[in-house]
Amino acid sequence: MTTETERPIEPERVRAPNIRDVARVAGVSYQTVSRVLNDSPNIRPETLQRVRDAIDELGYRPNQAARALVTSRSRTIGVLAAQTVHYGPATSIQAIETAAREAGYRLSITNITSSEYASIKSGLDYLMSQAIEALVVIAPQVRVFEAINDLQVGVPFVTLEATGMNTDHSLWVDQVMGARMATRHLIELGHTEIMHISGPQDWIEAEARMQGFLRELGDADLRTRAPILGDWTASFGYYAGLELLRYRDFTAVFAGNDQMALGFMHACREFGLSVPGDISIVGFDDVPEAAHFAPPLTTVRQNFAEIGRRAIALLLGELRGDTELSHEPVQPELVIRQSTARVS
Amino acid sequence: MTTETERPIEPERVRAPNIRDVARVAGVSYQTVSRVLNDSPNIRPETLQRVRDAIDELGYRPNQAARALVTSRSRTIGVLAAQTVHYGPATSIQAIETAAREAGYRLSITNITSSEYASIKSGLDYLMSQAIEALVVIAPQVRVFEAINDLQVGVPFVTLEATGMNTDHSLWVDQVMGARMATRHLIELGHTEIMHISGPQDWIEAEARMQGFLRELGDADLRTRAPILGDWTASFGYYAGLELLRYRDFTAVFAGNDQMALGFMHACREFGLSVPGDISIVGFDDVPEAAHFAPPLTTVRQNFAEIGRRAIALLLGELRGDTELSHEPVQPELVIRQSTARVS
DNA sequence: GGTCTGGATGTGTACGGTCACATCCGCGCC
DNA sequence: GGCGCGGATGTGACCGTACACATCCAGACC
Repeated sequence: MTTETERPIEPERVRAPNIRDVARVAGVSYQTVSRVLNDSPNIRPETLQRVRDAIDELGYRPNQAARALVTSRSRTIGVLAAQTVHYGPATSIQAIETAAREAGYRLSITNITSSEYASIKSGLDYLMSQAIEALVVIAPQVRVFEAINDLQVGVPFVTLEATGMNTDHSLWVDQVMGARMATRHLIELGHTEIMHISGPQDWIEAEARMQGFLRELGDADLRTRAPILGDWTASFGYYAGLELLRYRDFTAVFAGNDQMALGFMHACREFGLSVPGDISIVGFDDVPEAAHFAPPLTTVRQNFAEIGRRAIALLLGELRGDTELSHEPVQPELVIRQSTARVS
Repeated sequence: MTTETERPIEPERVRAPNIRDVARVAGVSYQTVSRVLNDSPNIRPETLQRVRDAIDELGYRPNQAARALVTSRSRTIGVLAAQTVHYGPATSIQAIETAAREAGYRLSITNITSSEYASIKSGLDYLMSQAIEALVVIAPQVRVFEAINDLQVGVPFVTLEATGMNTDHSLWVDQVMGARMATRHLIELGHTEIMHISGPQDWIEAEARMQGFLRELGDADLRTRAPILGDWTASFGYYAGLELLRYRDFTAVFAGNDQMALGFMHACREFGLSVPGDISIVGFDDVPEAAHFAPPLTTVRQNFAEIGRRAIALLLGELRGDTELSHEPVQPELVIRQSTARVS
């Protein structure tokens, strides 16, 4: 215990100061201290100052456990997340954390490692054991909603990055629109044979992007082909590319995210194919690295931080009892770089 | 409130069941229930079963706030993090979360957005207000240690990814060694003019990698030149490349992380330079995408998940009072791909 | 058969806050 | 001058749990 030897002067503080200690020092009742802590009006300025001085003097910190016990409010927002190592979820979480902290809430984050029901349920269970007051679901999978119902979570929740199919609880980026924009861009460049490498089927956003893709193709009366179901990783994009390029019966690819697009471009290089000369590629997300891929990737940008902030705003509003909250979707944006070109 | 209308049958539960409710249903005293919850021995199997049944029947969940209040143990581990959107920290955090959860701890994560003292202090303050029992510092910056001392954090803490300069509290990847491996690899390929693009100077790991780089050059009696101080981003690597390649008085680059290496390779393309034909590049971290860069990046792999796990193991050991814990560094590993070649 | 022993279980209290309610006091009003 | 009023402050109870201690009881032992 280096800390002990470094400052042996200070007496061992057996117990942290509590509200009554503060009251004693300030010469008021503990209730008055409590009032100060809770910004209650009707305190004489002089008294207020005395209490504040006492708090500083003792280095008093309110005991959150005690407060939570008596108010039965944990001041905790739960986050059920998947793939937190990815740029999108990670960015949203960071924004959520900041917004929550500013509002006096703390976060409890848990990762689900598989999309199996048991895993989701166990994650939710963990969060509920902490008496969360609200729930944010990031990168939602279809089964999450079942679990939320089954476990009677019973707190306000929002879902990020979903499709809007559950508008009551989702704060959504219009993924369908984003996918349409990407697809339309390729169509406008003259591509008629477009491949889609999708995310895992049980991911709502993967599904949404696929829908957008298919609808846009349909609107243009183009032939649709079965999308490839991937797993979001660059490696998948690579191996899928190795497979698909053996036939090369397409001139453009819309990848479900930037990582898979990266892997696919890698495969193109191995086949000696030029991007965008031979194959055009569009990604999704606009991770910061996408601008530096070879070639810089045309992709669909999502404002992950904005989504995170709005999620918290929405939940806090609901906790406060506000009704009529804005659920309008966040609009994605097509970022055209150098991985797409007019079909030759 | 859709939830309300969806299942209106259930009566409004005014109060969650507590330990006494369980006791009443099970026909035992509340203390017996408490014993069951805490796995105390000396309970008649029959009684045990009755209590468990009652718990299930009522859907009882222990109130963590009450428990924390009486035991004065928050069962919370604080995480002070920076750059959580990056692969390394994000991976470590995920591992930490899993390990902590398995051990019955929850995590409280806070991000510091700037490396200023005030920001660090405010982050620590936030964590302390939650009565954390231990602290993990991720991606540490020099000033963090000052803050930890100033605020008398007073709980066990470990630092991830540091240099070993503070071996008491750091669980370190041998960054110096990793940097030496990268540099030596370039030297062995015949490079004598090697550039280093470092991370921000106030990051301990950036400093460590720079040290390793300089020492290895020194050992080989090669000319050292001032490293460029970057900010970890791909964009920085790109713009640094645009600048440096105008002179091109080097044949190899050791980048402080994979992102900056990516940006640098982008700059090389713009100059019409081949990697590794004209310039060899080594990164650091081995993010999953690195294998699919153009060309696939030679880099130094760190086992971020392992670090995270060991951090928790270390802290839990200390909380339990174990002494003599292993602080041996995690060894990084050089992953040779196609961005490095013998000097021509 | 009384005493000792230890396993199984029950009772009182404390943890640190907040809430509802009580009290005190000075002021304006009839 | 007694009364009502409202601002400022104090008192008691309670939130749900764990710990220390007390109690009960059956079996071993002399």
